[in-house]
Amino acid sequence: MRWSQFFIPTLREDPADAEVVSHKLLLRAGFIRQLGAGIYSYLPLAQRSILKISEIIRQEMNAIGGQEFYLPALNPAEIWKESGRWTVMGENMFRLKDRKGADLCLGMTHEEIFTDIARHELRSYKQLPQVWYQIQTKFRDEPRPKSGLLRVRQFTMKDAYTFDIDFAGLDKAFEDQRRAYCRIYDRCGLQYVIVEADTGAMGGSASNEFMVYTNAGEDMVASCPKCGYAANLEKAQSRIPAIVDEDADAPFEKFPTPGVRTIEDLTTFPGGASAERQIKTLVYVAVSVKGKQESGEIVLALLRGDHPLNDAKIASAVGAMLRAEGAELTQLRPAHPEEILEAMGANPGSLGAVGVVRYKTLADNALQGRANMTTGANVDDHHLRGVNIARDIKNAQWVDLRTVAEGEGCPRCDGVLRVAKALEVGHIFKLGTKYSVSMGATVLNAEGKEVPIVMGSYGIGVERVLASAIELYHDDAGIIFPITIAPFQIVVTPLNIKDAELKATADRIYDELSKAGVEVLYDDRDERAGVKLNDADLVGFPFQIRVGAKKLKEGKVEFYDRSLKTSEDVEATAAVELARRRIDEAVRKLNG
RNA sequence: CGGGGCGUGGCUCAGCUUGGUAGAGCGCUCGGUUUGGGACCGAGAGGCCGGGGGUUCGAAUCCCUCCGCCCCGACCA
Repeated sequence: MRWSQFFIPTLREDPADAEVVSHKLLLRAGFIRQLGAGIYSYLPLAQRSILKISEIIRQEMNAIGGQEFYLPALNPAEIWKESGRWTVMGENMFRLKDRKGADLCLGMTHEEIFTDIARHELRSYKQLPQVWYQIQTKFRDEPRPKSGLLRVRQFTMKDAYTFDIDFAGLDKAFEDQRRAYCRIYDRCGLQYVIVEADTGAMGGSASNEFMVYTNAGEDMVASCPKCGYAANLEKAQSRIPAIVDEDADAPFEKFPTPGVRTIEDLTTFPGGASAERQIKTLVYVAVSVKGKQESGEIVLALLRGDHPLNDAKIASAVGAMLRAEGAELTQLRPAHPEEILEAMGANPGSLGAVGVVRYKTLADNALQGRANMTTGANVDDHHLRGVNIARDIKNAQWVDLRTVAEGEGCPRCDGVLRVAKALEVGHIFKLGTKYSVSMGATVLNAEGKEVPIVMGSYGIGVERVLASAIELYHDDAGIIFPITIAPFQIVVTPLNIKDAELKATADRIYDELSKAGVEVLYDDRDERAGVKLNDADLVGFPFQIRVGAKKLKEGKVEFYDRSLKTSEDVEATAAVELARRRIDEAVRKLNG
């Protein structure tokens, strides 16, 4: 491929709209252009990289028995209504109507559609297990697209689904996928960590996320350097020192606290209490659907005064309680001040759960066994002290609600947790029978009994692999691609195309590399050396062969390694051989 | 959705406060010189100043409104 005819619109300056490194570099190096918020056109360089990533994914999926499908992105509403996610997905789903007025949507993921095929076609346990996947475009009406390709409204996802007769089969399928994912990210050259994760809207029993540590990420991962424990902050637990409370049996008493509104206020108020001796009472509104009926209810969350609530944890706890009642949580939000006053009889700052029995009440585990605590009295400007939780707040359900913090103890060993930003590049779920039950996907087992298929779901964000590689591997000059996902493996650069000797040598090297099957780009542009070298660094080709006048006089050309930033002079006649060897080594190193 | 910012040749931006009919650098075209890290000289092309409405003799500039984009908080590959 000749650069002069290949479309690589590089930019000298950083585009004004780009903030994160991968976004800036993808734009500057001519990989992508923006069409709208969270909507990008992939130019030839990006498309080449994406195809290479897809091919790695495809090979590894096939290697564990995966069968590639291609399902519609345009879905009728009915199937989403059947699983209940027409409402659960809420605003995140793009919806449209056809000319007859029928509801349609653009697929955000494909559990429903694959399950639909499964329920129609799979009849017997003898047909299981099945491993089905596709690499396809997904649409999500993100509330806030951002960071270039990291968070967009249209993207490519590899989504796989497994169908097994029982949970043992699911465990194996999950493990197969997990290993395949490791191979995929290894081959793409990514450094990643596998973490325990929250299942969110997907449902199911267990899930692992594949995370790349980067400040451009939007998740927080807690990890223990000592034992390897790692979990998304939405799920992470920690050890904290136990607190011994005195006078546990003393009765509680109400006392006036004029002007006290916050935990902080109460710590300095005479007769108040330190934050870890306070109970923080948060009021939420949970909206759920049961059958066709939508309803809202007040839910209380109780935490130790100095502990921050974790939104994902409370959502998952409330979701579980509602599910036990046959309802599905659709929205959980902090109550408005008017709602709080109406529900509690007092304003924020004086709230408490003592004596409140008509609302679902969730108490964080860290409060278990605590006594002699101070909390709001549900009377403005009054608090209660001497509260014994087991005695005075009887209807509380114990759950994990608090967000763990850096420096707290590892839940698995005596190590200390660290917390760092990370980007989710893959997520694997054990779905269990959630979709097979709601959608009636069953098979007959060996005993002739009809049983729901046990499912798993496994996703990879293809563009995120590209973008996170750039986040991970770049320098001031540009991208430094892992060779397996680079758009080209090497660029051949005659430093002055008008010099006939340089051109002849470069032509020859290019021809030989092409014939050898190397993915080579030939920079035949009539540009100054500086322009060409800067562009080559920016685009991030793993290797460069530079053909310049001075060295060619001695019969030599320069072989440059982008990641090591080292160059070596080689005989022009030996350059192709050296390049082939280096490329081979680099590829083999990643492919393992 | 809430909060903040921005919208002017292809790109990065100035001009707007204090209305008078649009500028710079880069890029692009042509000619010449140059050729190992984004060169230089000369000549050019290129702009419904995001859309609509209003105020005014006159609006990129002031007012209203809509749209789009970016960033910070609730979602996810």
